[in-house]
Amino acid sequence: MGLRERKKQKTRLALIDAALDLFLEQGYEASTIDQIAANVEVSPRTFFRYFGSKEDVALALLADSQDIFLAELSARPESESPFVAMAQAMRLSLTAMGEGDEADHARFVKTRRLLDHHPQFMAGQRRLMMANEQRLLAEIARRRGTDDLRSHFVLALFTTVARVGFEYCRPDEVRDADAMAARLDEILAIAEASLRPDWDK
Amino acid sequence: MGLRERKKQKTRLALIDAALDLFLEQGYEASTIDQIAANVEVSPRTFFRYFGSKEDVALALLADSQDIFLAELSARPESESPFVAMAQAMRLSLTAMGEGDEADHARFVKTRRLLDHHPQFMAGQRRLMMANEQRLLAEIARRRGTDDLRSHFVLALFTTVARVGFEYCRPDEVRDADAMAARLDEILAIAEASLRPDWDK
DNA sequence: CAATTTATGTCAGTGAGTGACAGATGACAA
DNA sequence: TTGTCATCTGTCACTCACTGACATAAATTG
Repeated sequence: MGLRERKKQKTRLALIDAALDLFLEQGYEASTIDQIAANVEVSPRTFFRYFGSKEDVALALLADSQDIFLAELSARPESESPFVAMAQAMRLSLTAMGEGDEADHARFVKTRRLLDHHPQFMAGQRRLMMANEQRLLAEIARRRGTDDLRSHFVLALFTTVARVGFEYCRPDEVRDADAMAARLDEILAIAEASLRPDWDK
Repeated sequence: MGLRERKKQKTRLALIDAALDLFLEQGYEASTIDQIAANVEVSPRTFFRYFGSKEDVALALLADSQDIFLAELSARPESESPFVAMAQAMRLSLTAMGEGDEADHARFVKTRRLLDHHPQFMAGQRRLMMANEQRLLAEIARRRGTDDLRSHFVLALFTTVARVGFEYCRPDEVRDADAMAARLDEILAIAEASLRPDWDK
């Protein structure tokens, strides 16, 4: 990897860090692109060459985790039903986020803190999910053997379960990857208890 | 109802109609607030006194239907389980939208056409849902007798099922209230077949 | 070192959204 | 009818997110 590429990665992470810090300190609305760019000593125009919008920089890590999730999903064995495969892939992608160096972990926790305190990002999270919806739907249909309304139901139920697992927490709860994995298991148990066997076949 | 109140209702509907027509004719992004306001012969500043944002005017009817849904829900008998009560309320609020005069119906169809062709509104629809989430959650917890993670699961599953029922359709399908009610019944049947009895008790 | 590609800064511009103030217009009582 | 009051509206000035165009600087490649 050349020097140019390394510089870009560094600038991207610096922009994310500066943005998360500003958002958490003085609020999302009160923070401007000019401030973020100034803190990284970069022109505001450059910010928009890295992120398509102000919201995108707040959701940058979430977008990354989506890619990891999709990679894990396609590596799941064929024997698993669609729902089980997605649940396992989500568990693995969560632990993958928990690894990495100190800075990575700090960014992850800051992102969770930001999303917890600003419900306005819910819509953005949903937008991210939707971007991968077609690929997920194709994977579900492939595993089920048919593409019908039930495939949509399976997908919707999974994204819903994942979302509830991430959102429902006491305010004072630590939101690191381990805590989220535990919460995910909790809601998956409820879903399993509510659904008939082979409902997603 | 006084003259002032009637004028406001008229202006509000005129703004919605002008906005929907412009959005459908030349696209959402290409339409400006100035154009909408000019077509109603009102200042752009006045537009923002009726709607908080450009997106709000596109979702205005959806926001109205949410209110109807909540009213129907609180009128449901105590004997119904949370999920059944919400499903019935949704059916009734859909038929309520189907009634009304010619202009009301036209607005409803235009809104559906707009949302079908512009996936960027999905996030906004989700934002609307969330605005009522607390009230729905309270109603579910009240009917179940406890407020725990399962209440969140019931709520999330219902909103998800409703969303899939509204979204999943062939592109050429007519999107009037009757067609949407039929689609809702279809997805509710799948949900019922997938879930164990008394899962939401 | 020279040629080419690519990232960045500067500049000018559009459009959404907001606060403040003044004037217009219904609502209401005498 | 008239005058007072509350409320709605238009105008103006402003902030900020976001974009296209062009010139410059820096990295890559030979």
